[in-house]
Amino acid sequence: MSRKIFVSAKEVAERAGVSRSAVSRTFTPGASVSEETRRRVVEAAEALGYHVNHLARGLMRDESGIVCLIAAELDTPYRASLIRALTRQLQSASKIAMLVNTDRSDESVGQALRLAISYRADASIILSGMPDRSITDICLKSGQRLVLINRDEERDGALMINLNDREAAQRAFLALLRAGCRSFAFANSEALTPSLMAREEGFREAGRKHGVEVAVERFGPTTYQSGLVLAQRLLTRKTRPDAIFCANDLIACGVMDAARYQFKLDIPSQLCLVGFDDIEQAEWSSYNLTTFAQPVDEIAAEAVAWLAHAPSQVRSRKLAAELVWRKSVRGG
Amino acid sequence: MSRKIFVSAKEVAERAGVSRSAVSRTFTPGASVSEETRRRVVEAAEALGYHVNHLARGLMRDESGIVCLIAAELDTPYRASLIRALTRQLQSASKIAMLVNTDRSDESVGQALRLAISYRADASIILSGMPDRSITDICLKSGQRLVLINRDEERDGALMINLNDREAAQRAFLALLRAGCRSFAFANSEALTPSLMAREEGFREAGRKHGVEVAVERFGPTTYQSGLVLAQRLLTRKTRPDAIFCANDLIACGVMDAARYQFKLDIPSQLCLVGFDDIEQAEWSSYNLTTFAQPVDEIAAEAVAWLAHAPSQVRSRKLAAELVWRKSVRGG
DNA sequence: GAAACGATTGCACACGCTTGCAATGGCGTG
DNA sequence: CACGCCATTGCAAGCGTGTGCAATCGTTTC
Repeated sequence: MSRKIFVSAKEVAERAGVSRSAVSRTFTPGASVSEETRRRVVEAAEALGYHVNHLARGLMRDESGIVCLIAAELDTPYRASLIRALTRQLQSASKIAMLVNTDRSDESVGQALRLAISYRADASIILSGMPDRSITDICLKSGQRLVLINRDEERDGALMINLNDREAAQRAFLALLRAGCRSFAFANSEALTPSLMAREEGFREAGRKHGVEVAVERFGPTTYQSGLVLAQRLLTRKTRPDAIFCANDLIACGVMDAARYQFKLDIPSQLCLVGFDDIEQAEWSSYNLTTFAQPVDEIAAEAVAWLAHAPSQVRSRKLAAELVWRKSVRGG
Repeated sequence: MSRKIFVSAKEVAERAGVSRSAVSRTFTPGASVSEETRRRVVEAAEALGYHVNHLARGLMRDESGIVCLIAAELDTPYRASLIRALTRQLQSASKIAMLVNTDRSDESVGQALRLAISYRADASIILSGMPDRSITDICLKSGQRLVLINRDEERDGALMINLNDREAAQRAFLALLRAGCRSFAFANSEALTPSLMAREEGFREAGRKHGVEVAVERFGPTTYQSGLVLAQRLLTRKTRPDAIFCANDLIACGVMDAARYQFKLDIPSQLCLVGFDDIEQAEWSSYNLTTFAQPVDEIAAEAVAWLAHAPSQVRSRKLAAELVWRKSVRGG
């Protein structure tokens, strides 16, 4: 195990013939250094390959510049694009993302938060799961920012970013109704996360409002494969649905493929589908899925703005998922 | 900007009625502490919500536990799954991933490496682009490990993980030949990364060996949309190819969709396709793509093993991408 | 020419932690 | 009982920074 040998400010100072403070000030925006010394310091630093030690700087300033991203299944299209947006915008705000992969259990999210504290992260952004209050309290008490994306539970002092899932679901119902559909179904996973449940309830509620019964089926994780199974179950019902609102696009793709290849149904003439997320695949010719677009960039922007600027009193932001019309619903 | 107020070892020591060293030793595996003091320390730490400051610890030990992942377009299916595998395995090895999003330019990769140095990362793993030698030299001289995945350029002291792209391409040619195809084409992007070029050259070479001319078309980034354009160009040639090997699965999906919906071709009876990566969508019923599987878990395992264990003399690892037979090639 | 001022610089301490070293005390052995 | 051994513990130095404070120096103003 070869010890590391990074070059320190002291060495740069010696080489440049100045004090160590001068070096420090050279790399501290707004500090008082003459043009001459700055030049010499920069030159020496360049020659030696010096880089300010952010660990030590973080220790002093109590501000590491690290933001911890906590998520499960981060290879899922939607989550991957959100992570991309977040890392990009964090970098623009001179912060750096630390990525923690959880296994969806709340306990592992707690573990991740402890890690964030250990690294004195400036903030943590939770995309999956919901940890124990005892741990989030430590975060907040320590002055660490906390952003919850699509979580429902309240945490004093945290920023909660949510979508208008319920309204979107009602909008989906109306779109399907106007397309002439008669028999409605909702295809959900068993994950039961707050946003998925809000979509289910919103859709059911819209059905009730129009005096229509909505068939609901729940199965497995929120994946394409679950979509196959869900289609199997829904399309073999006594009254076959001609409209299915899917909890997300992955499920929708699965449902669509099963409907087409297994049940030989034409989309949208025999079956209309609406998804959620607007993942890249929704746009592919094979699917052409009408769906709600997650405003990933806006979500990321809200999160980054909140933790980069002064801690405003805003506690909760509700963003809108817009309906993207494609070809899986008649009309449009 | 409310100052952070994390609890320090000193406070824990006071509450537990021991010295600050005792606290430190309690949280340092293998250090000498009596059962009694450990108990009291742990209790006090629990009550106060204390967590060891990894910044300070890293400062002392010259080992931050941070590993820097450098990649572009990290919402791409293949890259997202690689990142997932890497973060998981890093966490198992008690390391933590720092994610840097580059814009593919080598300069931005260099910037990312500087960041890695600033945070005194134990290692950097480069998935995209190739930075200037001057910067990698600083990394290596500083004792920072460097892993290059699917890069070709040599860097003394770095671990290079590569795939058998060339051989895979030849294997693809043989498979298509045995399927009875007569006119071969390769659909590439303009990215010209080493692995994509190796696939193209391997395929061409196999063609030469069998006295067959291989049509090659290059366009745009490595995406589904490029696949649409590439199909447009290839399938309007004088002699229409009946076999296309695609630089990766995204392109293959695009080619397939264009072939089906625009040119009304049946797959695989009129056109055989082979992709590369085995992204999740390759398995979806709409595509059923015969493709080469990236051994993501093995890649991640190699990388993590190398930087967690003693720095073995291994400089380069070549892993095999296995052909996954599905339905986009006749026979199989 | 003296005084006042502002820009620049170095010193020294603090940040929270690890660890070598020496001191302490309990214990077994001769 | 004297001795040595070992486990435990506290002290203090040091890791690489940022920054308040005082000192220095050049310039401007009266």
